[in-house]
Amino acid sequence: MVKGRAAIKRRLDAAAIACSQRGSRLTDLRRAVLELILMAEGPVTAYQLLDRLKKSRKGAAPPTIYRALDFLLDNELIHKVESLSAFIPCIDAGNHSLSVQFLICRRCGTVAELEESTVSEALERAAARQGFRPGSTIVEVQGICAACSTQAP
Amino acid sequence: MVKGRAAIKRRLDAAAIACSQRGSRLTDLRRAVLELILMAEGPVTAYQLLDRLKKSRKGAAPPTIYRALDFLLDNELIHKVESLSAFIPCIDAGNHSLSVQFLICRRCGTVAELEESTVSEALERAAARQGFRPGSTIVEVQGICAACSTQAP
DNA sequence: GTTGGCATGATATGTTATAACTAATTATGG
DNA sequence: CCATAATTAGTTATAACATATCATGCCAAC
Repeated sequence: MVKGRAAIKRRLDAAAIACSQRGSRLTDLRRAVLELILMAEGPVTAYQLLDRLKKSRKGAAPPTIYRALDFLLDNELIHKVESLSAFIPCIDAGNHSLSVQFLICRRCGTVAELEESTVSEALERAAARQGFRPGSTIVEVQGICAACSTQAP
Repeated sequence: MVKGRAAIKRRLDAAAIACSQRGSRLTDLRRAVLELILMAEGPVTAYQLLDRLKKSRKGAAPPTIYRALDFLLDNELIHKVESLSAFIPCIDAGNHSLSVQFLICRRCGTVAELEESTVSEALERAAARQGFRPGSTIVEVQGICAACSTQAP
């Protein structure tokens, strides 16, 4: 979630530039979906995005959304949180963060994105010890965030 | 996947004892589902289990399977591999392995279960640094296993 | 201006998971 | 033993998530 129309516009413009540098195009549709993800108050599911997109695109259907999401994932503009089947913006798109960790609050639903080399390196060593050549990894921790810990039960 | 009828029977009997010690019951249905998971050649999905279960239980429906799976998960007899939406036996049921890691081979589909304290501890420290109180965690690595690495492309 | 590649539209269907209600079975207290 | 509560399982329906397939449009390069 990103606050402020101006901040969102900056992110969208930066994304368009990053895409063109990679030889891909941030089309109107893809830009609209990314905007919805940036505006969301936390992780959003594909069908939530579909409902919201329909307000501006009458013919939108599941493939409309899933194709845009695939593009945004490939271009490292968003992340998928597997355990929620939901999507969030990359904290720092452009910095290709190959190995990230998510802290998912059960109480308030917010997802914090970490990039801890201690974790990813421990995991790489463990995999190497098994002769396993790692590709992508999923690291998601469910729990209670700091803000919610200090609140009334 | 567990080889041999005798080994499977031993695992099932051990599971029944472990359950009764916890005050839960490994009923016929739950035992049948666990047996299917032990017999499977790798991770199996809920609906694959449903198809197989139907051969002995004509009325089986999705809730039949999902309730049994929930029970087996609660009693730490199986694991869910989130990124496959599939289920595998616990390597060592009884040893409550709170924090495990899975190495998932893209080629052959096998899933290796690790219990690396270096990984789980790095993750706990990272979470603690954010004031985050962790509950359950998912750590899944997709890649190519040792056996597949040494094979022809 | 035609060709070829990418993007989108449109329809249908596949896959995973749960809700809600009923019936059967099993434990438990008197 | 019997009544009753609690747990387990059966049944139907549907929610939620994701992809296949084929048609159409758009634009750029030749």
